Amino acid sequence: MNLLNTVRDRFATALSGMVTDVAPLLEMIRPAQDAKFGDFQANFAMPLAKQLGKPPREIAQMAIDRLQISDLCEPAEIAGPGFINLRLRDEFIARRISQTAGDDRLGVLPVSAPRNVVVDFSGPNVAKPMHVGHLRSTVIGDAICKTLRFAGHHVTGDNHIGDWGTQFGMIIYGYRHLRDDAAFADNSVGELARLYKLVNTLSDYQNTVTKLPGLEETAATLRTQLTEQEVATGTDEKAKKQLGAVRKQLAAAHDAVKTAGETISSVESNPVLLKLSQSHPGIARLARDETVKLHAGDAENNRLWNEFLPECLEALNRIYQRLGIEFDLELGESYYNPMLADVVASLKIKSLARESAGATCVFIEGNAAPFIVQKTDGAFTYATTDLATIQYRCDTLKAAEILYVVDKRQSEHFQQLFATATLWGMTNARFQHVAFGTVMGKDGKPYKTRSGDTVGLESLIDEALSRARRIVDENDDRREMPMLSSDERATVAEIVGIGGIKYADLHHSRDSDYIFDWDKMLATTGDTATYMQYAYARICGIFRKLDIERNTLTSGGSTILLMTPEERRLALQLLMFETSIDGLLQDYRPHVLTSWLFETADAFSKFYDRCSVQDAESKELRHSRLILCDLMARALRTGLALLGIQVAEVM
RNA sequence: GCGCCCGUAGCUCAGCUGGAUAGAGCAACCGCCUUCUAAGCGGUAGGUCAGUGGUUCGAAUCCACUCGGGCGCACCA
Repeated sequence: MNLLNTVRDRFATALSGMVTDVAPLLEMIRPAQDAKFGDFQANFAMPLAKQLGKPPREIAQMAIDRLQISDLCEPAEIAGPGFINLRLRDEFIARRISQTAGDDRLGVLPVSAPRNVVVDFSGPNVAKPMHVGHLRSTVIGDAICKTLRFAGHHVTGDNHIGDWGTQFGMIIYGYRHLRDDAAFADNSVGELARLYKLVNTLSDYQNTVTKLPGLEETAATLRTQLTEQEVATGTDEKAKKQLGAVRKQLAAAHDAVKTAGETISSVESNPVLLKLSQSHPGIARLARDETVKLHAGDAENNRLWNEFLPECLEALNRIYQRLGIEFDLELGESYYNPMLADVVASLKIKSLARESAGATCVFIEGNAAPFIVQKTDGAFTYATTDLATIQYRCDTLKAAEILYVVDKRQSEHFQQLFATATLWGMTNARFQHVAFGTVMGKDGKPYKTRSGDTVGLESLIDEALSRARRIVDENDDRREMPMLSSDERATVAEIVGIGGIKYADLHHSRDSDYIFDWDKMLATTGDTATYMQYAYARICGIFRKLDIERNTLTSGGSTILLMTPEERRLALQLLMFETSIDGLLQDYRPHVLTSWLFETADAFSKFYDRCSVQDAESKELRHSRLILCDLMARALRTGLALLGIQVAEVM
């Protein structure tokens, strides 16, 4: 059972006669922030002082008097203004950890009320190669799925693949008019990706050419305005502020012109691209027409779609396989196509959607922009698809909770989506946008290659593996007697490389942007996946060296002796596993678990350094330490597995 | 113009919805391998929590404003 909750429960009983609402007070009981304050601290006495009209230390004493916790803790102490400090009794830790040692689930009880949770994550686009943005969604979503499942919930991990949008029109158009037959025969998916990129580049170019005069005009207008205002402005603060705002706008406008210029020159400096653009005027429109035909059921376009899709999916699956990711469901956007017309009709009947400027929109209070469910040209949008998807997940999958592991820049979309869905009648499920920040390069800008392209996942994984291999090689070669064969080195490199990528991502709090840095994620020191994996391998080394059969360790009972501070700390850390899992699930923050893993591995490394197993002072102590090691190994393996990270016996 | 987010050690980040002298990792400096894997362990140094004002027993955390940065804002998903 969650150790923190165990302590809280005792306080709940003690406080129930003192105040009416104990819940917020229990929140103020936490693991001690400093070991010298004990193991847990309760901070509720101070805020209660005013409410009860008594000094906080007196209130703390009252609570302690009513508290029955002597089986768990040493006598509570009051410190400072009224903190209550608790120190667990060593016998209690020893007893708890002994019980945990014999438990497959490491003491974690399955939740009493399992929920049906649908986790929408990864969501790549079949036309475009996956990039680092998808990586975040994939890695975070997978960790959330695994942890929810371990906790006992019914989880459906759903990959909502983009297989039906505008990009497919681009592919079809490209295939018809621009394909390279030899390349297509050789590597169809690669050729389709090239065609998508090509059509996208050309339509981008053409749009930009059209837009440029407008952008230049805006910049010119702002420049004139600025000049006039600069002359007119004296020392008036308000006017100065306004001037600053105009300056900012002008800078933005200049940027826009500059970016547009770059887009244009990138095509115009390339004779081949320029010629293609000239021979395919209005390519964006033409591609969109292909999309419309596809959606309208055009036989030829649907044939092409059916031909291309399986291969695209296979290419995606290859990446998922390398990352060790699996889904329970992979219903792409196309799956919901037949339902879209009904969605819009239903929204209209309920007077939620109405016509505006030719499009069908839902207007959500507080949002200036409408939620467009059908465009002027009759096509549906991803808003429509998302609504149909919610309906499916609620009605067919009986979801009680739907999580969207999606870039935080889409938060407005989800706000509108959830509001619309609720108004529409989907009130049985709880929706949550599990948002994450942008992956940045070392320069603080979105992570790109030197030439400005997004970094493909496939090459990213290759890079991780080759870097990891170099590290594994160096490390093993440094030994007097290398421990690994070439095959084993390859396996370890894979485990370390993939683990490094995932851990680096997960250990940042998800909603902040994070800087992608090879050297940090695969560093041989510090808070990395490797640190935990190394701790695991060292434990395995102990069992190998001492020739211990691990699965018989606890058969004769498992008495744990806590003789040193290191053993005590390690045992207590291990008992906090469930608390960290609950912490992760409270707001779907995997970094809560990475912190626990690091602290636990840290506790182990210190234990390893100071508490010899083979040279333990007694047979009993040696056995106790062996059990602790085994438990530690299982905790690491299990905890890392919840994050999708593997371990190796030797590394 | 409207809306959202961010500013914490040289760098990368935590800080658990207001609690005790603000924490990690990296980098820097000094130590530790005849002992279970040194991918490790011990130690030192490093901070006006962007700024100002407010709320109160108590603020990195809540409120207001200022400065600086990012990101969204009809018919791409």
